[in-house]
Amino acid sequence: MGKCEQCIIKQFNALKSLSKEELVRISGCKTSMTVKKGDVIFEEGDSINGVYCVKDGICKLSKLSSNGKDQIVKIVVKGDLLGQRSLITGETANLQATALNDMELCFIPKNEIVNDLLNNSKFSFDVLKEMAHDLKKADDIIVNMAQKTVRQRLAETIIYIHDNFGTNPDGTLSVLLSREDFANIVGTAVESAIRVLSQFKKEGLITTIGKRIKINNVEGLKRVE
Amino acid sequence: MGKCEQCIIKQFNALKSLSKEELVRISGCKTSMTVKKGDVIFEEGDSINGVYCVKDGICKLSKLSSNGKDQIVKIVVKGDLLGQRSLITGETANLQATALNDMELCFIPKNEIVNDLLNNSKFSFDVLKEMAHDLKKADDIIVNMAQKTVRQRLAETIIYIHDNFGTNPDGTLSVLLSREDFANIVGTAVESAIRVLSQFKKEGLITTIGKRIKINNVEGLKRVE
DNA sequence: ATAGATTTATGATTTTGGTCATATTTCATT
DNA sequence: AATGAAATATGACCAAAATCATAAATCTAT
Repeated sequence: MGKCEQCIIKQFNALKSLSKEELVRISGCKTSMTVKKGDVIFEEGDSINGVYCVKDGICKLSKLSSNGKDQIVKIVVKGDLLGQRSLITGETANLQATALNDMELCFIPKNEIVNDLLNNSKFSFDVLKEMAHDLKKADDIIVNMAQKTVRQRLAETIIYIHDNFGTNPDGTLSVLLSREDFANIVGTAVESAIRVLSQFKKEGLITTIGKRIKINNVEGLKRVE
Repeated sequence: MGKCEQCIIKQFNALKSLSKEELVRISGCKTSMTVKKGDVIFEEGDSINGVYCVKDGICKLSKLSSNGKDQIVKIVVKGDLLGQRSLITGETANLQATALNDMELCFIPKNEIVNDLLNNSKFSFDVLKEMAHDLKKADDIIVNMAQKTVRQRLAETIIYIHDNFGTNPDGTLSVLLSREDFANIVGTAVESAIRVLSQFKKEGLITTIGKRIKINNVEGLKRVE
């Protein structure tokens, strides 16, 4: 099992603000785990009792709506933490976390980290910053959901994934999402998402290679009305 | 000018975690101000350089969308803080704050409070909790925006305002919003919001007295499909 | 009190997107 | 390689909501 203080992943999240001693202590009580594509890491209502540090892989955070659809709220990737919000409020999970591909996670129990939050103000300020950033993003998504068309939201989603998670050597988006996932990010029906993607293809904005998507014309996508 | 350490308002927000000494210091550098209904307290892109503590009145936090509509993201009332998010990330405001009625505010400069965030971990943990709560609410709004109808969202908005901000003696919602404000919370056209309200009236779920709204049948509103 | 402006209200029409049906393609498993 | 299941794709139709037009009510300022 790897050591937190040597783990490169810690650089990408608030754990970087912990001292070497704190990291050594956490290292001693963390548990590493792997989850397979499609596995649910936690679901709404679960008491998580800790945070997960994503060492590898990608997962989606979603919430089941009363109409039976699963709205995706955030994509979490290597380097991110998972479950901080519940840790802080002490509430059960508000969202479900589902692996989008095979993942490697470290689980840090609540007790270990809550003390650091209360005693290491640099750490808690850093968590605060991440939370503030998430809140800004969430506000922006609300505005988009409320005011933009499915076409615009889908175009923006493709660009977002491209810009934040990168591409494979062939130029396709490195995060492979099903059409249903796209629909659940955008908040639309699967058929509508597919239809809009077909439209984008016809307009030369994207190419699809199987279910993979490649952007041909970023500027065009940004201009989608 | 009132003293922070004696201000009843501090009980309702994270300022309650500050020591008497910290509050006395802040008291010495805060500025009280009043803003009139309709006044913009800050707009998107402004450097706020501090936080506002709402002593009286109500304001909306909104963001202008590219389609020209102003999406309301949150209603802020007496006791809440305003501008914490920007304070923490050091970014300019992501949202515009507009007074919905005459307000009394205290402005606390950034310098004063950032030190407390870094040194008083109880305070920063408390701010963290509020932010985590806001984030949960924002996630829930995303799901509602994406998956529910205008009818459902408007019904929920009326219930939300009723439950959180209370009613006048005559039973009408104490927060008086224009039909346009309702439309901008729900994320719909003004005409659609008005139409749905008329529908609710016909169904006996609400009564309107001028622009004021009174709930007649909470259970019915909750059951709106 | 009155004119003008703003807000609320309602109807007609169009657009967007959802639902249902049905192919077609892709993928996993034997 | 063959088969069945799941995902992708497309058409037809329907429902929800946007837009445009216009009227009625309410508010504001002289």
